[in-house]
Amino acid sequence: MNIKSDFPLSRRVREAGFKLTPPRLAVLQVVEEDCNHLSTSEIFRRAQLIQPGVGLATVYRALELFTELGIVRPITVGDGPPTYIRAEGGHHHLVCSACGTVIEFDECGSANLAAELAARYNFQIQSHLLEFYGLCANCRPQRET
Amino acid sequence: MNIKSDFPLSRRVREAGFKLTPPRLAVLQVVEEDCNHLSTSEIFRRAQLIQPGVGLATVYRALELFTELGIVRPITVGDGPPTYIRAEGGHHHLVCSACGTVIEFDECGSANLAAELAARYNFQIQSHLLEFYGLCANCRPQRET
DNA sequence: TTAGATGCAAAATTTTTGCATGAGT
DNA sequence: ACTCATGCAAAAATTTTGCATCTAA
Repeated sequence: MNIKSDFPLSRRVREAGFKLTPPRLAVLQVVEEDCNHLSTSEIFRRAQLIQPGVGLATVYRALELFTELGIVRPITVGDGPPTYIRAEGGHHHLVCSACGTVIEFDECGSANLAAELAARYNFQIQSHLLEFYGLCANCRPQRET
Repeated sequence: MNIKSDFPLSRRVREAGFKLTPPRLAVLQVVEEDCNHLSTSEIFRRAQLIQPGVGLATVYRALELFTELGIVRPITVGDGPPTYIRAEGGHHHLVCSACGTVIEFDECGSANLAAELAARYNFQIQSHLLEFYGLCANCRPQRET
């Protein structure tokens, strides 16, 4: 196995007591490089470029595991198929209900709220997702005059 | 057709130029009554109670339409199948990555941010979703001592 | 060495589509 | 009337599962 196996995400898998296998490393690498709304089949495709021969079922199993470990998380945007994003830090989307366009923005000022919720519910918060839904400029019904 | 056909959601469908058919009304009624994370098949089941004979394909088509109209929206929580929630107002979840438990909380103080984004991106915001991910009290790794 | 992971292929499930019929406007 | 929407059933796509084999620790 010649894939880098000690970058942060790998450690988390191993420290949680799971084996660091080539297929898992491949999926981790895909996620590490760019996991901005990748579908399962796209992740599968990319993982195969890194580790030819990896099976689709294994990718499903890896993504399920990584979801439980809080490394990625599935998200449904618009009416498309579920995709995965990194489950770390924040994700901030402005989503058009009509055309599905997604605009990303930076801050959401939720730090205070996070701390408060963590205390109130005895919850260890790792990440968050803030999405606003509505109509983008193009899809907004245009006035005739 | 003897189902109430002029409550707010129905109006939105008709005004958008679509026909108000019994299957659509049934799905709307399900959504109106309680659409807190219902899966497609659960919505199908409930719609059939209201309108026996509704087809599953029609429920899919209705949900797709209502998603575009901004009436509902699909959401993936934890590792479960996608479910639908009302796309109106706000939804605030605390989701445990490990066991999937969902805690709902009330406010998120996002009104100011919403207004700012609406202006900046020329976006008409209809609803929002704020989710925090992490580990609930039960799933938090316990210290041995 | 050994428990856990894999790939394959089959099964199960979910979602989409084609088309003749039916119904809302 | 006319167009859009429906139900059905088939097709397609997605996801899960069983199992013999293999391998990371």
